[in-house]
Amino acid sequence: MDKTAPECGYLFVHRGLVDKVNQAMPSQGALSELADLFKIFGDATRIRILYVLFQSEMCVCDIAQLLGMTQSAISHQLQVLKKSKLVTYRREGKTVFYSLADSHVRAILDQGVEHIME
Amino acid sequence: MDKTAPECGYLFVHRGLVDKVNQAMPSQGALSELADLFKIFGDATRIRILYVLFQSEMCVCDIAQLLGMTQSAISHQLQVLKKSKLVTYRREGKTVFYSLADSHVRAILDQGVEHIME
DNA sequence: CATATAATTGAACGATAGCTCATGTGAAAG
DNA sequence: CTTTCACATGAGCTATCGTTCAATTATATG
Repeated sequence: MDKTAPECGYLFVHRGLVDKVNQAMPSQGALSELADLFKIFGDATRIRILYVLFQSEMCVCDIAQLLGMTQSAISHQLQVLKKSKLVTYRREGKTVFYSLADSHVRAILDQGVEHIME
Repeated sequence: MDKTAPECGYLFVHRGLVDKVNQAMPSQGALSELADLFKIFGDATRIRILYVLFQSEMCVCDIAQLLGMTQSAISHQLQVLKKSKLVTYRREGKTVFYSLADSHVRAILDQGVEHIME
């Protein structure tokens, strides 16, 4: 992290800029959390799961069926989504129903869609 | 993609739901683009670069110095950001200045920050 | 108890990502 | 033309990711 970087001679001209950057920059921990959050959205399967849950809570088996994937694959991804607090679950007998846990999910995805649409 | 998924017997009860899901679901291509976009934000180094560029356009060397990383590492990431149209560049002699190319970048990151703050 | 069903979990495997290091490129100066 | 500086690029290495497969847990039922 502290590799000796070269000096091209531009930065030192604007001393105030360095302070401004450091002030605006999120903390190490926040940056890590931010990256981890966006990593969650960086997979088409997880995005599809979220779009399914936009419509209704649903059990693992039904999500798998809807997306044409194995229960195992979906379950693994649901654990990822659960660990990052984006979904919750509720047990009913043998069945486990998953649903969205965070209202920001929609907003984040919508921003992404807006960008894609150009 | 078309693995035989089991039937737990919930989904068939709500035939209309399947249609609603399929209607709301982005196309294959859009999903792929969406995932690729969020993948860009799924790395702390790239997020830091973007936060730097929020303050000002900047040359590769200065970004490297500010973030305490090698020119090569930064250049590689800038190519990623450039390929996804999130940054642009302008050449001035030997120096190349990078700057933000898309106003959505801020909005997307802000949504992420909002989620992190809980 | 044994069996069946829904879901979870862990190991393994191929694919991808980010960094380093060495090399190549493009522009300015001698 | 040669050198120098800022940057780009490609190969290689390690780490991480997403899926599959097999085994396990949890709940319900006979």
